[in-house]
Amino acid sequence: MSRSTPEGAARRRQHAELFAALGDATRLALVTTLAAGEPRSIAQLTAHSRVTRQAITKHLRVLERAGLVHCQRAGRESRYRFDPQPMDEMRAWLDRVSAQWDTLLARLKALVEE
Amino acid sequence: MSRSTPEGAARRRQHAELFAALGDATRLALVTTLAAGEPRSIAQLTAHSRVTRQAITKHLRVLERAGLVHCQRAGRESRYRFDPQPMDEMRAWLDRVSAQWDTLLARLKALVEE
DNA sequence: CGTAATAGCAACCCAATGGTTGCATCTTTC
DNA sequence: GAAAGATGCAACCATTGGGTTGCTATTACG
Repeated sequence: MSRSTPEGAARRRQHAELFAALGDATRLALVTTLAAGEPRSIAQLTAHSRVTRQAITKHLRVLERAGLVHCQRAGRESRYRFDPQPMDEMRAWLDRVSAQWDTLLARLKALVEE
Repeated sequence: MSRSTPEGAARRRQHAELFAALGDATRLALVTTLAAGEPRSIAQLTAHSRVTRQAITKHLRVLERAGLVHCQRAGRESRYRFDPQPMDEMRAWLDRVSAQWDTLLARLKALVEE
């Protein structure tokens, strides 16, 4: 029953950082943009936004630390591309927790109908 | 190309709030606990944590505003129970974005092999 | 070569957040 | 009815976070 082992806590922190990376409207927009198109430079990503280039840069750094995007310098511009793997991890987590919930409901229902 | 309509922005803010709710290790632990067991009181949830009851209370309020848990007063205690629906929404969002990414890759591959 | 474009760095600001402590309120139970 | 249990509320604190401005460095291009 949620014996919080140290490793478990570390994993949880990792997952939390992942979710937190998507916990901002601007970053969410960046991710959708990058997932829907080819790699884009910071200037390009800033063009469609209402905030400063610096703000976008900070957000991209957060996304990069979470592994959701990767940066590659190309000439005078930094191209950011999407990486789907962390989102797969998130989905796996959501699935695990939902499954827990479902089995719990099933057990309770069985108890009632017994 | 990410024509950010006002409604789209509103939806994005909603989603961001959802993800942000899971963007904290303590809240993540609370959600897993509640999804794995029956409704629990604040005192019970605090018992297995290293932070104060007040901190847990605040976290539960955040989770409630995101719709991830619901509270019901029972006598002198407040019982919180898990609600799986918002997590389904998150999964749907992740699926949509991943699908976008996959179709993009497919299109690019087709272009190369053309 | 000079100029414009792209980006990085640093300092700063303000609001939100996670956390605490202290006290009041309402149930339960003896 | 009084004491113990479980919460709620409010104030407060330190840190983080989103955002900006100003300045510098590198790259592309006429």
